[in-house]
Amino acid sequence: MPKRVDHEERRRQIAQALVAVAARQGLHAVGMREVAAEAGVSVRLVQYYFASKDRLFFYAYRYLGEQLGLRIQARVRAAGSRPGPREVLEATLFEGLPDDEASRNMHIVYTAYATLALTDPSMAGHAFVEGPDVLENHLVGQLRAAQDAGEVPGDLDAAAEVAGLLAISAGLGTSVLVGQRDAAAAKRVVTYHLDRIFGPRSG
Amino acid sequence: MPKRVDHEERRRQIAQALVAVAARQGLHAVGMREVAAEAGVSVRLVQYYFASKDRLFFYAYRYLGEQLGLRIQARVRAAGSRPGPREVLEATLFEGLPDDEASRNMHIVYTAYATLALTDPSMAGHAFVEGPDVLENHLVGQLRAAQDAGEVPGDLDAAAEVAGLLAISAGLGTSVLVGQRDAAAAKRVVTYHLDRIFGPRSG
DNA sequence: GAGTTTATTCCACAACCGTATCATGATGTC
DNA sequence: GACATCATGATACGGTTGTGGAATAAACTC
Repeated sequence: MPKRVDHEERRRQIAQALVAVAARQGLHAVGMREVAAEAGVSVRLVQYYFASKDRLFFYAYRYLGEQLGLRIQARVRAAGSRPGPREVLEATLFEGLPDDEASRNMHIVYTAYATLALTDPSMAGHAFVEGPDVLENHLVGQLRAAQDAGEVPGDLDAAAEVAGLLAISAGLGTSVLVGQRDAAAAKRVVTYHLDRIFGPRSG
Repeated sequence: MPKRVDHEERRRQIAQALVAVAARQGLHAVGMREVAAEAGVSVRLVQYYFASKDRLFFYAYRYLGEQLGLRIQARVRAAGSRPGPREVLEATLFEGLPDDEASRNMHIVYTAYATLALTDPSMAGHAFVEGPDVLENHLVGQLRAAQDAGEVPGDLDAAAEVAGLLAISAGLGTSVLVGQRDAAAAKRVVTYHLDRIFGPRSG
């Protein structure tokens, strides 16, 4: 057997290069050559691990979604060993507000993918529906649990509140991306709305 | 003097063709040839009225923003001869939720422009900051007026509430675009949050 | 009606893109 | 150490793109 390489590892490396290039020049302006250069490999090699550009783009999309999910999980874990509903919600919502260059880059590219899915049939469909749906249902469960525990008024519409919060995070996230406000201001708005539901923090 | 044509009118016609093509295939896949074909003119003519593709794109972006502004105004006027703060807010927020094909197409393209502005330096900057900023400030003024009139609790943070509402509209709007929910469901969520501030409708 | 200016078209060019072909280096087995 | 196989590289090709040049049609003035 000749030289063996971990294909999955190589694919991740190339996908990461794609994200870097896309964050810099926009997803629409990403070409095989730029990705190859960024990854430090030849164009042919990118083609070797991804049969076509479409495949490469789709793989990078899944890779990016996975990374964002991991970042949310890391944030939840950082909130303590036994995070309550508010901590889970806050971790999720804050992750939508890019506050450093790494998260900013990821969100720029993720947003570009979402936009692409609006018109490109090969990317459309379940891609941007299933993921957000399970996340939203999960958070609704968290909020209902908080209601059952008496931490949150029972007359709130948990589904409407969670839908609103997630939309706030997404909407404020893009407003941060375009430079309308900074991440700190966006966090204050999200905290205000969490306080509105859970009552003021630690108070 | 030879044949005279209203240049501005022609530009609008071509910009509209661009929007139609972009809504169908995505802004990234819009070429001069497709725009020309959609507008029923030759490629060279598009170049005649817009010196370059960049200029064409920028013009179409401003045209689209203007059209969206007009749609909001039309909604506000449709709310009655003397619309109160809630009516103004509702008209603005509902406009972010595409419910027919025309508004869906406009929002698809507008979203694509916002994404483009994240990476393209020729489009970035004030473009997506000034417009939303003046809108937001205007709505904060509306909400503060409602507070002064006693229609809304004075202890609410008007700025945070408006920022949240606008983000909700934008976030839910994209969730409608990707097909996560339909416009009716999104409207219910927005109405829930307006009721939370203003109290139940007509009650 | 000749002439000038505007509006419009056809066509070609240079650059770029994704992809395919062919060749080469590397590394394990027998 | 020969061979098979995987990994990688250099390069060429067909197609598409934005753009510019040259020419034609139309309409108004004098």
